[in-house]
Amino acid sequence: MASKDRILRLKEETRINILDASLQIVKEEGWQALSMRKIADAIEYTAPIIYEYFSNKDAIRMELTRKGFLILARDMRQAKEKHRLPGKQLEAMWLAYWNFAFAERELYQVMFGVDVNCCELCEIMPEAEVPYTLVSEVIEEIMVDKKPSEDEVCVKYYTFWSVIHGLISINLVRRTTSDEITREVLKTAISGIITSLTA
Amino acid sequence: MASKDRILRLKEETRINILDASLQIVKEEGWQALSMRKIADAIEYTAPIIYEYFSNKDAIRMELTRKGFLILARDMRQAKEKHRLPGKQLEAMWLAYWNFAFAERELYQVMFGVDVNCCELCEIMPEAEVPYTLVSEVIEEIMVDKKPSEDEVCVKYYTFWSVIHGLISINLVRRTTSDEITREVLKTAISGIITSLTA
DNA sequence: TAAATAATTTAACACCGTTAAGCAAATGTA
DNA sequence: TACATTTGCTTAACGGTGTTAAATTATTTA
Repeated sequence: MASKDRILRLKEETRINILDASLQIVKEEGWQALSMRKIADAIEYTAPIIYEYFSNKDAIRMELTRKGFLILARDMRQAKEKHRLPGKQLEAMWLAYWNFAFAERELYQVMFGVDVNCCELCEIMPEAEVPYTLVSEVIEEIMVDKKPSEDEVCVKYYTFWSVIHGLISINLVRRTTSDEITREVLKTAISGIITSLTA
Repeated sequence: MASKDRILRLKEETRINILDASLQIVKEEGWQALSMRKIADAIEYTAPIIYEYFSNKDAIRMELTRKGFLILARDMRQAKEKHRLPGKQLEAMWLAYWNFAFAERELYQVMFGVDVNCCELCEIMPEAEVPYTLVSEVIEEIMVDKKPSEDEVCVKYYTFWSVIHGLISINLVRRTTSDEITREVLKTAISGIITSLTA
C-alpha cells in the first residue's frame, strides 16, 4: 500500500516542521521563550501532538544541537578542503568556526552553553568594569615603551580574557579534560601573551 | 524611636537571607531550579514577601551577579597587591580570576553566561567530536617533526578552542566591543598559536 | 480601648511541561 | 454495507512557575 509511504512522509514532514518552528521561535525570541504550546501554535496543532515526535522538550533541544554540529562539521570540512598548507587549513577552519558561531548564534548557544543575558551589563553595573580597569593598568605599564593606544591595550586585554574565559567555559561545561592539560594550557597561554606584550 | 532602627535592621537581615538562600539553592540544584516559592520556603515566609525586597526574580539574579563582581574585584586586587613586577601582577590577577571561576562557579555562570548543560555531550552525540578530529589531524601534520604525544596535540587544540570560544562568548554576550578590535584579536591569536606549533 | 497602619498570607491569573482520557474520522474486516 | 478497530487529534487535568490583588492577622498609634 503506497498510502503508508505517503503517511510516513507526512509524519517526517511534521517532524521537520516542529524543528523548523522551534528554531524560528528561538531566533525570534530566544531559547527561554521556546515552549511546547508555542511550537504547537506554529505548526497548527495542539501541544500533546509534539510528544508523538519527540519524547520531551529536551529532545527537541538536543536535535537542534545535533543539527548545529552537523552544519559546523560541514563548514569546517569545506574550509579545510579549500587549502593544502596545514597552516592555511587551520586558519580557514577556525575562521569557519567563527563565522558559524555568528551566522547560527542560537545553535552555537545551545551547542556550547553560551547564555545571552543582558548586553548592557557594564552600563547598569559599574562593578563589572573593575577587572578591565585593574588589568589594563598593568598592561599599559608593561607596554609603556610602546606608548600603546587605548585600542591596542583593549586588544591585549581581550586576548587575555578570551583564552581564560574560553578555558573556563569549556571546563565548566564539560569536565572530561584532565586538570593537568588545562593547567598547562593556562600557563603557556598567559606567559605567551605576557611576553608578546613587550615583543 | 530606636525600634525603627531595629525593624530596619531586621528588614536588611531578611534581604540578606533571601540572597543567601538563593545562592544556596543555586549551589545545590543549579540556576534552573531557583524559584520564588523555594526561596520563600528557605527563609520561612511565603513567596509574595520576597517582592517587598526585590522587584522580581531577575533582580535577585542581578544582585548575585553584582556580588560576584565584587568578590572577583577584591580577589584580583589582592592578587595584584602581592607583587611589584607588572608581569607577575598580570599572572597573579588572571590566576585569581581562574580560581574565582571555580571557587564560585555559580556566580561565574551568571556573570558571564556560561550555561552548564550536559557533561557527556560527546558520548551521546558523536557529531560533537568532528571539529576536534578535523583540527587535531592538521595540528599533528604541522607538528610532525616533533612527534607530539596525543596529550600535546590536545593541549594545542584546547589553546585554539579556548581563545576562539572565549572571544565568541564575549561577543555573543556583550556587543559593545568593536568588530575591528575583535577581528584583530582573532587574527593575531590564531597566527600566534600556529607559529607556536612549530617553534 | 478603638482606629490606623503594617506585616503576612491566601487566592488567583496566566503561563509552563507533561500525561490521561475522550472523541471523531479513517481503516480493516465480515 | 455494517460493525469493530485502529489512528489522529483535542480537551482536560496535574503540578509546577512568576507575579499581583485581596483578605487577614498583628502591631502600632491616638
